[in-house]
Amino acid sequence: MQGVEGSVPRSFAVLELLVQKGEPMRLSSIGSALDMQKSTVHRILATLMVLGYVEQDPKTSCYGATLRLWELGVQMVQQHPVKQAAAVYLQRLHSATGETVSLTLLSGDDVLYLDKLLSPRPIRFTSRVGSRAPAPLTAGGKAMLAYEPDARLIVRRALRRIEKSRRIDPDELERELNDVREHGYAVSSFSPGIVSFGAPVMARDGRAAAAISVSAPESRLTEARRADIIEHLLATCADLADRVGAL
Amino acid sequence: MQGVEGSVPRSFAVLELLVQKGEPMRLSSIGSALDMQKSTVHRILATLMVLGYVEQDPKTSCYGATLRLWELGVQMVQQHPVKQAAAVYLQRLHSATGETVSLTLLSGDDVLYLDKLLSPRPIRFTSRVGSRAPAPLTAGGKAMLAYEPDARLIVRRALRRIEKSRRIDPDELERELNDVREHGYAVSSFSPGIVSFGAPVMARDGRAAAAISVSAPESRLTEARRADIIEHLLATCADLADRVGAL
DNA sequence: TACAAGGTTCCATATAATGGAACTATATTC
DNA sequence: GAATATAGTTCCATTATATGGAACCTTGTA
Repeated sequence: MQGVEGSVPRSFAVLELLVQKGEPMRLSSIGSALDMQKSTVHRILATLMVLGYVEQDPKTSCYGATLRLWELGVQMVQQHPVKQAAAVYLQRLHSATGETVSLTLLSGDDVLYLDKLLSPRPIRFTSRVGSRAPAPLTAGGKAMLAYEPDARLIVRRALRRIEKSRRIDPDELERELNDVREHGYAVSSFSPGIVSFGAPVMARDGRAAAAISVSAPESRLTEARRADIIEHLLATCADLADRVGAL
Repeated sequence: MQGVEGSVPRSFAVLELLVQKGEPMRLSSIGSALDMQKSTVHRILATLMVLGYVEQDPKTSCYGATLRLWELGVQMVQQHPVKQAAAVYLQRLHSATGETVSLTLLSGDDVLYLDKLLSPRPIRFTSRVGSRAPAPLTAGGKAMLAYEPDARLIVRRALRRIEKSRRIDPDELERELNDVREHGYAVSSFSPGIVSFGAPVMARDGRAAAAISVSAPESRLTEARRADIIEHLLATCADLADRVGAL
């Protein structure tokens, strides 16, 4: 054990490990994975069991996370003001375009998918609700970065984490952020063959409270449809911004 | 401070309080709500901030839970074997009946809503995914209780928590559980005007791994439609049980 | 039966958590 | 604008809790 002190960080480390694994683990595996003493792990697990976050399979004596975290998380997200406010607007945009619509937040250097309405003609689309993607790679992320004071820093950090294969030119990105500020939307092709348009939901303080994006297969995109989608997207973001500003 | 010892239970108490509140709280409110010293609350919040579960609004200096819990929870539930296996069957049942379909688990004395497909003609329906309801009040709950060894105990505890207005006769319930074992499904009217049919997804050990229920407004239910729904429901549960048993 | 591997319990020690007080920042009132 | 009140933060000696090593069970295997 080096660096980690305190039972609270250790307890969360155990819990997060169990969630990540997705299946019950042996006490000893947890210990070796986190470099913790058997007795320490045992006591932490006992505490987490009392609190209802962990349970032990009586047969195998393996420990697994319960759905308690999920229950709390669902409560959390249902109360989220932006998500609540956005629901009806997302629905409308979804009907109007017939394409996949996403609501994202900026979280650290990432975009966090808060909500998503899948296209009725579903496309294999990687990002799921609750997952993350590096902000500079997504249309919604670029839309929000354009209004972040320290976008440069975020971009630098994010790009460092991205494999070189997806290399992005910082200067090119800078130009894109200017385009967002000028035209109000960003474009991206996160998955091959899929094009996304993203626009910010502006908050009072001049930053983006969230972003909405519409994703469609390139094959379905005529020039007219592009314009149509962008028009609907910008209108939706403007409406939602009014609504959010009034909160 | 009486009864609660250890920083881990205290930290979770703070986090759960923040989730429950749903909005950022003052440090002092947290302290008084949980009967904890200001300095203790402060240190716990500092730890939770480092871990990313809490953030502080720099303007108001209020503390609020982040979406970190939600991210973990979503990971948790997406990996859930029963939920994964059930998805396609729920979809089919939903298409076949055109009504609201729910997947529930037994959790303590409650039913936990794991998944739900809303009727296209949506009804105001109280229970949401991630929420709980006393098992003896729901069709799915009764379906599962019928195969629980200590159903009696669960029923007694659950009924104690229910307001008298919804009084349930334990003997009547006992008869219903017998009906479930005989006919394979339970009926309930949790919300007024709504009838639900629930059936267990049987596991290898003779207990129910989950339950599926179909809910419809009474007005839409002819005798023929009832029979049709129940038939589809039982077939779905049998199919899913095969699938789950094979895991 | 003996062995191995993992899980649980115990206990002296070290260390981290505690709560009170002092200090700072931010509103509110006079 | 000074004074007061309210809330947040920092500090520190004391105490209690967390720690890790070893001993002790339990279960499955050779």
